[in-house]
Amino acid sequence: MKKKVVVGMSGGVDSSVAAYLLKEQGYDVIGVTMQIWQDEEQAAQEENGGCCGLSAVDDARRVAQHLDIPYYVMNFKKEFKEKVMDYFVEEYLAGRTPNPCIACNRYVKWESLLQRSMEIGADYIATGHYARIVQLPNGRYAIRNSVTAAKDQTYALYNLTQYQLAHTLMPVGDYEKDEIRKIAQREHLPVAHKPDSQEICFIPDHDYAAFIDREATGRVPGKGNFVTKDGNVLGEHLGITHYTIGQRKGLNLAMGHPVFVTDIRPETDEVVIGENEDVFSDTLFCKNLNFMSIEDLTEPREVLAKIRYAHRGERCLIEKVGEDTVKCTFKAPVRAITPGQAVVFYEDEHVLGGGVIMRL
RNA sequence: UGGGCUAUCGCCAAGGGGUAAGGCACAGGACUUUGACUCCUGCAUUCGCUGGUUCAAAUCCAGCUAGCCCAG
Repeated sequence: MKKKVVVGMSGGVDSSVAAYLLKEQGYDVIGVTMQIWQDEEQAAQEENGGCCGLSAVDDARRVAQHLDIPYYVMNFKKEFKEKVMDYFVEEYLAGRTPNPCIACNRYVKWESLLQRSMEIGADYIATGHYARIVQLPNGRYAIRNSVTAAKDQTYALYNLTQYQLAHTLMPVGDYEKDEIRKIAQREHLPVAHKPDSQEICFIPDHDYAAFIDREATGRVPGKGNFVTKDGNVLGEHLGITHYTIGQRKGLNLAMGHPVFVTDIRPETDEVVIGENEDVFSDTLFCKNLNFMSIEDLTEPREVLAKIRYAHRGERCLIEKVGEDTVKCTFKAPVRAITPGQAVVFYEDEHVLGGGVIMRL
């Protein structure tokens, strides 16, 4: 009997081709679009539709018709609001810089979608991510780099559990990006020429601070001081939700040379300003750990670590220093270690695990 | 209300008769899960004001205005 797989269709090229590939591979494919954030009014205003907008539904439906597969829209607004949007806002209020895509992956795509898919009898869920899932000699599943190195999405997937990985397919990870486009064109998929999505899907205008103001009215920290590490006041800032570690632009500080945000102090509403070299550090601590290729970190080991989505990675020694805390010591200082962002450890070509960077 | 100094882009700052450097900031673009980093482009027909000298003045001269310093 054919294995049944639910493909999360965003309406984009990648997930559309994923659905096609799985059907070709002989799976019983069901297309599903997750309705996650858009209000009806907002949807009406929306133009290009990010990864998860409204036109998404129309596009995905057309692709499903084209492929002759069943198609459904599932409503995950509640889960998305709680696990992604609220988290996003709370993190900024606490002076951290969140990564909503990681939260969305773990809790919405892989927790809620997988659960509902299992309920309707699916064996797997599938997505259009540029990553591969491998089973290692030790029996554990791990995310492996896509063949499309430039489009690597493993960083945002480090948080998946063994159970989730065991029930997931990522057919797109075996191809180069341009191959995916070609397949889409060859198969005349209606979305073959759609641009790649980017940015945070639920803030189409990119105005994070305004979004936070709307979502957390009355709780948003107001203006505060820009200070040096020695405590000199350099000026006034717009509120800590406007800044992230390492930021240069938008500070409105004419010091004669570039200056950067080196720290954010939510308890005093201060944003600390320093030189470029002040942004580098060789140590971080992380929590909310998830191990992938190993069951636990029982002894120190050297790995490659990425501290942000576009980071190339730096060698470092990781060691457990608490029940849910890992210390990471880099071989060379890395730039802008940012609390709230994920640190993801790689060993060979796969994800060993990762965690969330803590404030020191 | 005696003496001296300074007034050039939002900030800092070159230029001292020949037709406005540069840095920062800012804006737009590329890139992008971070208004992140980085990169590209743009950004004073005008030099406190008013006159004067000169073929030519931000540059020289005079007066005015403002700020700073010293004397009171």
